[in-house]
Amino acid sequence: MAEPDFILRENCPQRRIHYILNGKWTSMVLSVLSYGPMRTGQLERALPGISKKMLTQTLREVENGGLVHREVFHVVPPKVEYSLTPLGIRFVEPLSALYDWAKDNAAALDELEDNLRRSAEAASKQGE
Amino acid sequence: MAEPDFILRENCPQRRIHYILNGKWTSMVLSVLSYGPMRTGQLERALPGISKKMLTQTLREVENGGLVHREVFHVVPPKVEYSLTPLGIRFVEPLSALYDWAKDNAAALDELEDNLRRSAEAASKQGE
DNA sequence: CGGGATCCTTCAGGATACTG
DNA sequence: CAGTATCCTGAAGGATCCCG
Repeated sequence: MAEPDFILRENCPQRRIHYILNGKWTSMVLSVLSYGPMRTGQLERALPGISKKMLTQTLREVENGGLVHREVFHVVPPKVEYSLTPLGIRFVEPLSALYDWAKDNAAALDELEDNLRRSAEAASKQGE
Repeated sequence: MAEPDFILRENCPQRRIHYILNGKWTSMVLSVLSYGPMRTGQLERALPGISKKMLTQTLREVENGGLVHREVFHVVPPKVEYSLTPLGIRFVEPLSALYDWAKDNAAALDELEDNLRRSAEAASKQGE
């Protein structure tokens, strides 16, 4: 008898895709790069709040994963440009879909956050 | 002059959607529930490796967010059933799309993981 | 300008044991 | 069967300083 197909086994694709969603910045870096090759500084400015450390760290990761290509120009001042590889482009597809949904459904996000806020208030009111 | 639209500001929808992606189990719980109402034990079995603690914790969160409805049946042994609310159903849409992509692109996931493995090996070879 | 190295804090999340 | 309460650890990620 076949197992129900809603079971999410340890190494199923649905779990594995979370790799790029886990890091706080990974998917956003990919998304930004989908607009075209970009220099480090541009990326930094495109992601307000990111620290230098996290930026380079995530860039190394996606580079190691073969999702992003890093090109160094030996000039002064130094110039480095990042761009999506073909593999990276494939991964951006579902991310863009997700982000497009988010943009189109900001109201749903509001509702979710309102609910959470209310339940948090209710919980703290108990403690008094 | 308008700013480039690849900038991901602190409270843009693209960042806010990460709320449901951040938790290790949140999106998977929602995905499983998209197959229909389910009891705690069923959910537990649908997500091999999840601990009781994380299961209930995640369920409380999505319940507080208004994404999931919790129904208690006062019988012995106790029976509790979880189901998606209309809001929850909206959030499952993009998740399902993401998961469908993952299932259809397992090869890309393999490639990504191979790349990461190789670069990790190369790095450790340096250290010897 | 781009990036490596360190230190430090936080907290998600797992293990375990107990209750009704 | 469903849920709560502790305890504890790893690892993510931020701040900071230094280098070519």
